[in-house]
Amino acid sequence: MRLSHSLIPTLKETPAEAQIASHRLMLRAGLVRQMASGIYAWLPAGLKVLNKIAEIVRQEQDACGAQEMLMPTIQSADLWRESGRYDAYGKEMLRITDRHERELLFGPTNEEMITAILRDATKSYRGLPQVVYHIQWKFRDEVRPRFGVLRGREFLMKDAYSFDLDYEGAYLNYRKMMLAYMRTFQRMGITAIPMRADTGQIGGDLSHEFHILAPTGESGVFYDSDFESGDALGTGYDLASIDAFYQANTSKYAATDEKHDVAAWARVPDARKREGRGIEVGQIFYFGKKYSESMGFGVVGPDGEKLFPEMGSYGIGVSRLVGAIIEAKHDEAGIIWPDAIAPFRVSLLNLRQGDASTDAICADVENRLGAECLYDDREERAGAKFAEADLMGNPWQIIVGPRGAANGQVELKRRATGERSELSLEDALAKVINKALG
RNA sequence: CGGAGCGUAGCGCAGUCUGGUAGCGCACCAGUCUGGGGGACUGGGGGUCGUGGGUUCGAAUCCCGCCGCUCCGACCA
Repeated sequence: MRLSHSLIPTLKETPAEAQIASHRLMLRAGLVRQMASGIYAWLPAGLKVLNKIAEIVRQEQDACGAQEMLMPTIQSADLWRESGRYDAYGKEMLRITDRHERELLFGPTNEEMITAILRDATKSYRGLPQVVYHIQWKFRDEVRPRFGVLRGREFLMKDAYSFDLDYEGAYLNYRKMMLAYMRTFQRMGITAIPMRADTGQIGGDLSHEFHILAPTGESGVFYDSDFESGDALGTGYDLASIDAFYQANTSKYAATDEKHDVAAWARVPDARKREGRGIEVGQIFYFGKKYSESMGFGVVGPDGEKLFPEMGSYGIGVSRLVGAIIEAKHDEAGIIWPDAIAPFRVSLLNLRQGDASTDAICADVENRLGAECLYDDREERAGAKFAEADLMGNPWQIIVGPRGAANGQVELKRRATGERSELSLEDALAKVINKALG
């Protein structure tokens, strides 16, 4: 893609409303624009990141056995009256009335809807277990939206729901989902820590939140430094691996300030105690029969008795992750995208636009890298191109200037480390492509 | 929902107190020079000053209503 013809409106100055780094950088790098309080338009580069994150989430959900589906954004109020949450949810729920005076709402979550769907489709214990998920826009009418996409009103969320015949099954799915989440976050190049958490509106008694460490996080967190190594992932989804994984991740101390247990914390060796701030990017819940019973979803059991499924729900804030990752991965110059989710793998800088040799080399690179290459072909000076490339944060920069071009060299820069090297075009491309695959 | 602010060009702001017909920097357009970390010069385009009403000979400026946005707190994927 050529920068001169792209809708990537970067800003040299920071809009006044942006208070934290990720919000400033998302606006400055041309990823999003605010359309109303807590509501954002995703511009091309921002959408690429959002889609890459969603795709990793999707692959890991599929890998743990969840089935993708898609539920609507608009729901009927009646559904929520069944569970009793229509009144309980309060003003955070955006309520809508249609032309026939029917009461609707813009879904803040989907427990009721998925329970109704399963209730209709599943009559026998033989139809369970089921785990389904979708990636869909949600709306919660926050009192005070802030921090850009970190606390927007409209947000993209992956939410999964599990239905099991008994506690053992539900507990297994809970642990599987925790493993899937840890793998998901690791693939995005970030360390997320599972922490014991409150269940809030959803209800239930077993829950973990996943927090990315960042100084600007909204939650205070306490954790064992063993989590920092970030590789307690286990190997697969067989029972032994899941057990080992869950054991490893829940035996060490990690809690948000709401759930902080001073006595347990005291038992952590001082050298391993870490206190910091975290951004919540996911949460998993086991809540038993809360919805299956209230909404009358029972299946016929092996002996003809009626069984109410044990449920769990599992969320990942997909749009929030974009901001959260920037919050964890940036410097004074701009964003530092992890390889797996960068809008482009490579920023290609032509330092002398209009020079026959640099133009030819850049055209070649552009052809060979295809969609993963953002070619800065503008009539700008070198300094401006460097500054914008650093701001946008693509992991590699291939810098083509007249000096190097004269003796067959380009410069390759790694955004994360600032490391640069002069090498042949072939070597540079090989490095970029191999690294990206690895 | 309690408290505090802000709305003037795409972005950042001045002008409002003390009313006199809108300005600066960046960005944008044309050109010249320049050419490896947001360069310089010359010339240019762009604003019913959030909105409705009121006061006044005259309102960005004073008064009232409304809308939008932000910050602190309580709340939250």
